Amino acid sequence: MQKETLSKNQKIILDYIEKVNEPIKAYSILHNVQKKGIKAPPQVYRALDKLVEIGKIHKIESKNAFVACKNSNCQISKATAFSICESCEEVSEISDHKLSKYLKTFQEKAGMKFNKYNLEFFGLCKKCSIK
Amino acid sequence: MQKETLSKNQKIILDYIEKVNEPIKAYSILHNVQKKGIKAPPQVYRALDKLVEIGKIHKIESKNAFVACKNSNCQISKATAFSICESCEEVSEISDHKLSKYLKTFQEKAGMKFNKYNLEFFGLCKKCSIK
DNA sequence: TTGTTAATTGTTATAATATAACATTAAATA
DNA sequence: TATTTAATGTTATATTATAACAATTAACAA
Ligand SMILES: [Zn+2]
Ligand SMILES: [Zn+2]
Ligand SMILES: [Zn+2]
Ligand SMILES: [Zn+2]
Repeated sequence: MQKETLSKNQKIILDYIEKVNEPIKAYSILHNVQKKGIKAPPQVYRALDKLVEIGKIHKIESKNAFVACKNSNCQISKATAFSICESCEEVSEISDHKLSKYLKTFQEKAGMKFNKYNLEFFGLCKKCSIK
Repeated sequence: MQKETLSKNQKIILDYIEKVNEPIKAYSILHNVQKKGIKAPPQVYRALDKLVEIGKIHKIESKNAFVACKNSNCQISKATAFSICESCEEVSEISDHKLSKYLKTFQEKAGMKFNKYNLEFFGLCKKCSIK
């Protein structure tokens, strides 16, 4: 799905999420797009739902925050993995073909009809490990 | 950590979560333990925090729900994986040594000082796949 | 083009989830 | 026992998310 096919509010909100370039919360988005005419939570949540559905953004479940997808080659809104630094709060999306293949086949072997997964790693990023 | 070392509220709430034997939400817990004298959200959330910390329960992040740990041999509140059926809502904890080893070493190779992870698979369970 | 349907938007209110703050009590331990 | 740490009780409030419904716009077939 291309950016051009997005609706007005979806575009405004995706633009903002891509601009901030780090996980951001729904109400923070709301505050920051009010100047663009988006006034109420449902308008934000609807756009977020759609953007998650089409894989333009992901939800970091442990943080109730949303981040733009960095994997241009990842059609997979359905297989997400993140590293989350518990010190500086940096979040980065993991794009590792082997990992996603491993997890998909793991789940299929386990007898479930696989649809998607979300994996969140917590620890200290490289920078924070040194300190 | 043994059950005997838990405080009164922690015991009440763990007992209840173990009894229901499926993911349950904080306010649902609250309603169900009021007869035991637990009256307000902070009492529930404090106990939940502690029980998560010591690995007696886990939080299913995508559902904001809590479930008792089934892995008696898993000390690892730090490495959790779940299968979640999108049809019947059944949640089961995955206890697979290979998987946890794979994920831990994966993250260490990636340069992060690993602390924990949470993995949630979504799809259709065996029962629901047949229908 | 026009009627029909589906998608999106705007709006108000409210539900559901979680924490702040502070006083009190109980338990651990030096 | 004195001290300090953990747990509790309580009220209020913050944060996250959805319900419900009216109005508007876009998509598309007749
Ligand atoms: Zn992505
Ligand atoms: Zn860091
Ligand atoms: Zn467990
Ligand atoms: Zn099922």
